[in-house]
Amino acid sequence: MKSNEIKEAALKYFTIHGYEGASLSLIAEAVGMKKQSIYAHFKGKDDLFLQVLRDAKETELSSKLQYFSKIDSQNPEKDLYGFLQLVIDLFQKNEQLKFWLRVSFFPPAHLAKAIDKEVIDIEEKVQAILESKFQGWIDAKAIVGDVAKTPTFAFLGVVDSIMLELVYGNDEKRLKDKLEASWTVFWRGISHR
Amino acid sequence: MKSNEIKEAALKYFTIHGYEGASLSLIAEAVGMKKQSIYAHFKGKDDLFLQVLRDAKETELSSKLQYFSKIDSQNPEKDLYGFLQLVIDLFQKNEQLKFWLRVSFFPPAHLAKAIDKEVIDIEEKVQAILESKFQGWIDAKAIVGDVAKTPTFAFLGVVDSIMLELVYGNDEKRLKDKLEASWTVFWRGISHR
DNA sequence: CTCAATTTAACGAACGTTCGTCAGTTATAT
DNA sequence: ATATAACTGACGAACGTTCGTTAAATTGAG
Repeated sequence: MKSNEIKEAALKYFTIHGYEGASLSLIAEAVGMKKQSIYAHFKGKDDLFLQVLRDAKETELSSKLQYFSKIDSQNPEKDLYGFLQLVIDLFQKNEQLKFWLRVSFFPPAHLAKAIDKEVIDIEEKVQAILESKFQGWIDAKAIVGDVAKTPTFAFLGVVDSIMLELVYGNDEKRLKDKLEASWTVFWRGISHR
Repeated sequence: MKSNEIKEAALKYFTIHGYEGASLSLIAEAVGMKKQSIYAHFKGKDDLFLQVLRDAKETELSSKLQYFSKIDSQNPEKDLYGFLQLVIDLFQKNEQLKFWLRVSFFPPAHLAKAIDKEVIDIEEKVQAILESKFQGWIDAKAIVGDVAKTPTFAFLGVVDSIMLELVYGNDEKRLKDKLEASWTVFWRGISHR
């Protein structure tokens, strides 16, 4: 399907140059066609962008949900660190998470409303499932007793900081150092002893 | 000075719409002139952008350096939490930090090299001073013994996550919750007990 | 199985607009 | 009178989009 090739190229340009900086002519060129031909597959630039957005959302959401459904272990240390690894993997395996990060924080103004809806949707779901996991670990006394929201938000903060480091990109060593540091302090902050 | 008015308006548009999405005509209109008149003050769009960038860099750097020079206390809990408050204040008081965050992580491609240089410069300085502070606290046994890099990177992660929450913006309550959660866990993670 | 009818996907050409930039001119103020 | 800062006008280039056309692929009835 040619539509997927277009979306793939569009994802790349939107990620690197943003909505306004990405031109249909360059996207078309990347898949070997003229910009007018894009209109045989999409109603316009907005339509293309929103379809790319929804694909990226679905990929991210399903990846995370799948991870949480797979683990039912009583080992928060392994599960949480594994989640951080998952985020890193997702980020490096495809462009979609980077695209998602960019547009969720710096959306094109005229689509901000529509984007925000998707962002809030995915955010609430991940937060809810994470919070219930933490509640379970608290009840099992696997981590320190507290409101479940506290470790949840703190962990989401660690995820965010790792993603920022991934966006920043170039330095593999620095990423590893930051991950290790954030994880060490975070885990010490929620575990017993 | 009219140049400052132009830079002020440009900062706004660059922050909201990015480099490519910001137009000189709208910037000029915001200060009550035609876009061609901007060329009496700046050599072009790139020049305007880079001057805004350097202003933002200087504001951020001097604010942070000033904070660190003011505190010589032996109380890391107060000093570090105060730094987070400083970041929040900076973010809400002027647009420059938001602009800085946007362009440092999603720079216009043709200026990426120049931007990166400034970003790395500021980053190294803040990291260096922070690391020496942590080293002092470790030596004074005010926080748990470790390589100074670990709490430094972890703290920088907290700062990043708070800044992301600020960018995301709308929800004041959520910001407070996230700050409290990240700080609680972080402090527990580096303090004795 | 055939062949005409329809749909699909690409095209070139052009639309109106906006972009950043440059040149020349006028107004303001020292 | 000189310099600074605003203006008008215009430039080529690029933008997203629409149009009409063509060639290939798909469909459906005899």
